[in-house]
Amino acid sequence: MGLQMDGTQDNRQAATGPREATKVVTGKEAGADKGKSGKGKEGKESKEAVQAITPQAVDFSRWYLDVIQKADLMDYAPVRGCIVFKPEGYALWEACQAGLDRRFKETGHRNAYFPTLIPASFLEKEKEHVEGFNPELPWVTEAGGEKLEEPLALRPTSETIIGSMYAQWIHSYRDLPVLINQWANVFRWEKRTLPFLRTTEFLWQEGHTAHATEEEARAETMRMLGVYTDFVQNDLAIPVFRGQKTPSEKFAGAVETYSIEAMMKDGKAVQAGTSHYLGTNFAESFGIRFLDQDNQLRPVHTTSWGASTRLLGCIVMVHGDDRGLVLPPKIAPTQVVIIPILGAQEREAVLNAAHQLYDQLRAAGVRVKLDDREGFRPGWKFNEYEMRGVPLRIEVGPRDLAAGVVTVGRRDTLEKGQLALNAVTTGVKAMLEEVQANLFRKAQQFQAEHTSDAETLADLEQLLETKGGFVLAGWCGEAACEAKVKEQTKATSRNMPLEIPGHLSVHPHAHCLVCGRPAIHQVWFARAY
RNA sequence: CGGGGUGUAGCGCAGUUUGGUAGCGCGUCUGCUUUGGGAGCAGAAGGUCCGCGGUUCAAGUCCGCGCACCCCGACCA
Repeated sequence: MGLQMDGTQDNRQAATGPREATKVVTGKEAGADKGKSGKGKEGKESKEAVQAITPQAVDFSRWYLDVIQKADLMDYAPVRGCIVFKPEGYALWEACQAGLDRRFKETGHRNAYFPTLIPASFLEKEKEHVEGFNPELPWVTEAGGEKLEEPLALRPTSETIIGSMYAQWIHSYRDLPVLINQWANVFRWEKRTLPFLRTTEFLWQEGHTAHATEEEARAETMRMLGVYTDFVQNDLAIPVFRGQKTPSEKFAGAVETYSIEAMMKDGKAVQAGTSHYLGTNFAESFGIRFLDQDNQLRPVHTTSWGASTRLLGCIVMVHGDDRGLVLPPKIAPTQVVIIPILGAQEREAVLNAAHQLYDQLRAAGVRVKLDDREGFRPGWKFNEYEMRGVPLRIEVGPRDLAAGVVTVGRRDTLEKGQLALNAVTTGVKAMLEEVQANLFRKAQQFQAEHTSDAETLADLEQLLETKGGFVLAGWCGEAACEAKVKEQTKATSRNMPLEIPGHLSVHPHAHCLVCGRPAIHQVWFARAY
């Protein structure tokens, strides 16, 4: 279909200006001579400094904070550790909800909603569970000016309250399985917060299922881990390592916890989704029993699984670059933005063509936006939509129309090319798929390049210093050895992988990296958010 | 929760050392000229100087106590 991409990047460099000039320029140096004479070169540089994003290489966490604010995803709320999801950011969450919810429904789950307030006595029923969550629980102790008889916690997760309800709902094997999910907000009073990745209140989904047998519950646990893997890799274009959490990292109250771990562009890990086999722990604590076919009363086996707005942080930190956000087409609220070039000539023709393209693409199911605002120059719009991560940009101007084409810019590669006017829809759809695939490929390549294996603690330390990322090593299973790794390297065990990447799987590590005794597990170690 | 830093117009920052009429750039508004990678000129508006308390004739500036954000550590989806 006549796609030609020619890297039109030369002028872009000039537009951005020297990288050095765009960084901090904290006025400490720049502001001093900003008097009335400070025009010309001074003025120009400061203008770019204001709008630029701190480059990743200069300060990754500054970059992250710049991007999420300049892409208009969030704002800080008046309460410490809390953020507002602005429409641009919330739209991303809605896209995650849509992708996940569809998969949950396809696997037989239904949505319900349980209360935010959880009686203190409920949390206390599962010993490990209370101990795990107590340090980060906010409490309601007073209402209407009177002290409550029993304090109510703002839920950090809902196993207990759901367990108490399941105990009332489940009596017979005929009532099983129960497959329920809820979309909710939860609270965890973390000491240190970071927008999207760790906030005091966050949004998530938590699935809670009850089954007649261990086998079935375990299958459910793995099936949902698969659902997360599918969604995160295919829709968010983020490659992940699946695996089982070590006992010290597992969910408080679970028998086994599984996770998918994603790698950010600074090499740090983020747990992008988690699935627990809870055994009969909550069933015993809450008395969730059913009469089985053999007329025996048995506890149910439960699972729970969750993914949160933390995913938004992953999207930003896996795909973003120095120009801002880069969104995978499948979840981009706007997939294509059309920017008409409105000069003095041919205004009518250009606008008509732009509107026609808009209608065409919309009819074809593409999430398209037409920005025909006057008073913003095309170049300004180019930069703006790149910062916001829109996957494709279509430029329509007099020159394009004369040639019977439109100019298309790709956010992921920053290349520009042409599409014939009569083939825009098919061309755009193909390109959206290419962008999606390319983002995954690039992330996968990055992941592979920052993945290694270590025989000893010294190896691990060395690798973390030099190339960062994930390091696979053997482990004897002793918590003390795991703790030693953390203490010495600041890297934590991420999970014990279900599958090991090709270039590392040649020789499973036979010995524990710390004590040298026989290894009974392979473990991913990484510094983590 | 400990150590360090920051808080002044929508945004980015000077001004705080040595107390004395609130500043600059970008953005915003108006007008004209512009429009293929963050346009130019002219004019204008815009401030509880994070909050509370104190010292002083006078506090953005000095003192005390809070709060928020950022960075670094101990705890975590």
